[in-house]
Amino acid sequence: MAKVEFNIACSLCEHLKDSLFNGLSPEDLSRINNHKTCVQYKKGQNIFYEGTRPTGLYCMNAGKVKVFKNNVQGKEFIIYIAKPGDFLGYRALLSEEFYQATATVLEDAKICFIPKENFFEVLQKNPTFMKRVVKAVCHEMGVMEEKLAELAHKSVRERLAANLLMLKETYGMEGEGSSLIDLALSREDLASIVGTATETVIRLLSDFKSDGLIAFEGKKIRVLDARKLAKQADLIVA
Amino acid sequence: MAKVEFNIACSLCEHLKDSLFNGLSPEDLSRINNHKTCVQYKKGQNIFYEGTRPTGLYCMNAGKVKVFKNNVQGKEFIIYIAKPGDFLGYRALLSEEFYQATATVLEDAKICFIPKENFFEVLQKNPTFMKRVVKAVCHEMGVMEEKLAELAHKSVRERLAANLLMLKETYGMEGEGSSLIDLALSREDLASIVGTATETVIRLLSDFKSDGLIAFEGKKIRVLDARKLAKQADLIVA
DNA sequence: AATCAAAACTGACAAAAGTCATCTTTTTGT
DNA sequence: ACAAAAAGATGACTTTTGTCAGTTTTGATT
Repeated sequence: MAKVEFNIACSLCEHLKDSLFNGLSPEDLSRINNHKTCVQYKKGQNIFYEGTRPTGLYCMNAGKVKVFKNNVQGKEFIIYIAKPGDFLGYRALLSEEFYQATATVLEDAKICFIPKENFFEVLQKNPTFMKRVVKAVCHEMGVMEEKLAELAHKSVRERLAANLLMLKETYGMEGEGSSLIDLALSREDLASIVGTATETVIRLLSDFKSDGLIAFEGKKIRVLDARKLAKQADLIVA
Repeated sequence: MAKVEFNIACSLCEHLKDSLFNGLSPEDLSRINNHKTCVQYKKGQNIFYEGTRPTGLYCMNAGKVKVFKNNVQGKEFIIYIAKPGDFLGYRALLSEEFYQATATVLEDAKICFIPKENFFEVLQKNPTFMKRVVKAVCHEMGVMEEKLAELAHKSVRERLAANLLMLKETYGMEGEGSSLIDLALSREDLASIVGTATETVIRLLSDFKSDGLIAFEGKKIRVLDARKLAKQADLIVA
């Protein structure tokens, strides 16, 4: 599959307002804009690979990307799912290490690449931007601490419920008393998010469905009863 | 227990070389030094609490501190163990959030407190320092990603072995063909690091002891055969 | 429309790990 | 030095979850 280029000015990007680039001066933004390369990726294509050296920053314009690690037996663990407006691969770039994870397209995506020189240039000349990046990174770290504790002490059922709620928060399209998770995840991917076996996810999902907590719509999941799901996740006691 | 103050000039601190403050200009270092308050803590005392607002940065001069989260049932998960030279509580400070974890002294400690105004002042005036902090934070994030994947897909036995090796790397005092983990951890704390029940840790440790991988020395653990431990951790195949 | 492959699902079973109860040893405070 | 409390250890049992083997359904391709 050949890579297809496209181009959208950063200043006109509809996701600028959700991005860390929001608030950048016109000069800084055009410095980013003038050096970026934008590429369309198909589902299944890889953006970067574990073990390789970052050469710049990816910024999502459209689609969904999973960032995951493979263990020795080849099992995936999904660390993060990136959506439009998100940065991709900034951790390894900023820590000056190799990528520790692989990024693969879940839903056809448009992603811009900013060479590290230009990104670092803006970062260094602009303390406000730097501060915003630090704040975002540290917030992300807090999210991961939360996940760690969850993984350590919650059952698979609780974790699945919690992750469905989290996905609802991030990718939910609100309907009447219910919310569709706008993300076509395979059972296998969902298992890789929760940290369990595919079969276990399948069984638990059909439990949740029987109990009227969720419904299936094509490849997507609709959350029917977020409150009961939260109980399953042991997030609320009542 | 009353807090006992002490004072050591940052410039003379034996751990400066291991700290992120290393490389700061004499003016910046004295700005930190002039505003810090240094306190001696006894084992069991708390440095900060989950849910409270950070007012500054803690910098370890002596002792060991565990940073942990409590789950609903009151079970601890230890995120990090801080040693001399380490910063404490920087994540919540930099993300401008409440503390998401509690810090408690494991071994009698001396800890300096730097008010956030002064820390931020130095951070903002000194891009090199800022960059070093960002690099460290992003590196830490990588460590946590590693832990997440480990927690998701490894057995308790593998995780215990991996954590013993990790503790050996950080707190190990090398002897002849063996290494003493210089950290007096209770079985319960070790369980909170690995993310399992205390009884399970006790059983596995005595397995490892029977197999000659480790030995007990008072409250501490000596790693006798790191290679075999690494096999148990599934880190090496052979 | 037929064919193939991948994904989803189901059941049976085994292994891993948690829980609870109890006992022993060590540590701590008076 | 002693009592009380905490930590460590062990056994029995249950629950959870993973694995494996097989079937059904779905989706893509020719």
